Amino acid sequence: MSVRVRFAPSPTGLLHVGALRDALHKFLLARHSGGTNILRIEDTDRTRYNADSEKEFIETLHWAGIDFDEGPHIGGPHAPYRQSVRKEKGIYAEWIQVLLSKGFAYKAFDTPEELAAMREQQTANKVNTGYFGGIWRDATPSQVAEAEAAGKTYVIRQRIPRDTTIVVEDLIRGRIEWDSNTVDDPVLIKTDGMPTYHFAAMVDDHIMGITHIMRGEEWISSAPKHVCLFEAFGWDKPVFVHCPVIVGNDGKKLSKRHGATRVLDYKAQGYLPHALKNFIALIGWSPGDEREAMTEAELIEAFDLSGMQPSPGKFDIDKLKWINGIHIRGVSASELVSVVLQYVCDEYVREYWTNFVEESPMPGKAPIVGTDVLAKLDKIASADSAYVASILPMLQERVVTLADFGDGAEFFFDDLPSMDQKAVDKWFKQEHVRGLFSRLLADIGRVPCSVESYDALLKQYQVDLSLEKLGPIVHPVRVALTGKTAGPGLFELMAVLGPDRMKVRLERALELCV
RNA sequence: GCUCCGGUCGUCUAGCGGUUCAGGACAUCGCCCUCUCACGGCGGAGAUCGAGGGUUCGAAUCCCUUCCGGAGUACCA
Repeated sequence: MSVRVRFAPSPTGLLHVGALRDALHKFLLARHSGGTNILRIEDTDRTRYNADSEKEFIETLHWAGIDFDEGPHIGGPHAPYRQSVRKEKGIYAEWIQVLLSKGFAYKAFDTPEELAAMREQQTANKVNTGYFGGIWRDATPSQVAEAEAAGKTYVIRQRIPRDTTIVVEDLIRGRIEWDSNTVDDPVLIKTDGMPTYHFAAMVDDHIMGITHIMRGEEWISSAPKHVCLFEAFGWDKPVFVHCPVIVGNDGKKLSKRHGATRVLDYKAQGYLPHALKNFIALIGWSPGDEREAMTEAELIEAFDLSGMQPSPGKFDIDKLKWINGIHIRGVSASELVSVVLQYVCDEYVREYWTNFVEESPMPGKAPIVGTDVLAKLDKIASADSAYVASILPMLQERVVTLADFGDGAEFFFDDLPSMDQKAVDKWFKQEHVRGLFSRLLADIGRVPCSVESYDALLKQYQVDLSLEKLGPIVHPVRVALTGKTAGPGLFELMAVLGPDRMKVRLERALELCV
């Protein structure tokens, strides 16, 4: 039987990394096995539904390259894929009727106040809280008829069998058992007629032929209810896969104080979608061998549920940075420019940096201002594309995120880049430097503009000055040309800069040598 | 409180009764490469496998107990 899995978000907020991981697992499993990846919108909670949120989900998933074979946006054999629409079609009403008639569900007329009082009572007596029957589980038909006639509102609850053991076979954790007397009767249909997750998701999973119910481990305690539902209907049970969650450094659920949780913020910070996926896949899963950085195809090929870990994993930003660097280095020279340009021009990336301000990790140092980051990035976007194409590859192996290209490339675009004063103090005061600069100034016009010729030229200076090392030549020139002490290879950078740009900078440097 | 789940270097993990006084990766430290910074290469430090008992010739791996962490305990998902 072919694998069918579904990503079923409830559009109530931003798409964070935990949800992306959920979507990724299903995407990977479906693609690995040649199965079907389904998108289903679970919008049964009308009080929390948020249309912007749905837009956020679609945009994020699209960026991440996680696609679907069936869903509200593309249709499919089990349309509609939106639970609010399915409810209107009467799908849940039809199936709850089956349960009611078989005696696996019942109407309960308790008011919210009565339920609150019951819970209070249970807490005081230190017993399980929850609805284990109340007066309605075993009410007579005439009591129910009377309440209905009186116009009382009701919910429909699932009748969990008593005095038995409920077993959930979980693919990752194995057999999990519950004493059915510890499982309360969940609401299946709310007063407003909408189904709850417990009901809608299971009914849809069955109808849509879902083979693997993959979800976060926070669902484990509800799993016995779901198993009972399948048994009440007499349906074949899918495979339950309760995946470990991603937690913060303190072992608690990931939240804002652990850093960015919104997936789009990782996009804005300059992480490649595949790098994020590669990294997230590695939390709680391993291919079984020692591979870590993998291409998309390798990841799909390697993904297997047997490699899933039962324990929660922490989000280690350093490892994400490492893996992002690897994937940036893997971008071909022909694609690099468009990858960076697309990043710089992206609407959300710009919005993110425009509003970004963060205290510097070093006390006393200036805060990191997003608009500065953006300004540097914009220099790339507005420069001549051939020039940019010659610059970017030099930076490729020195960069961690796409945002770093802005800082790394800045000196190429400024006629007079800002100078690192400490570097000036260190190098420009040396005796040979003034002569070095004027000689270079004279030579750059007559020597070919190429890596080889500049290499030969500066090495000739070294010989002429009888210097033991190349450093005293290279370092001052680098500072004169770039304002910095670190960066791409000097000869390469000179060849890209060309004689005209170098001339202006060397003249300025000469003035600084006093 | 009750019910479940989890527990191998700081972090992500390999490990499925012996070939492991535990392998890889990130981070960290050192060396090499070298015009700098990176990249890359090599090496070091870092886990008595949460703890205590068993079972066994032999346990991180099986059993029991215990501790710690987490989740659920909604007419939210």
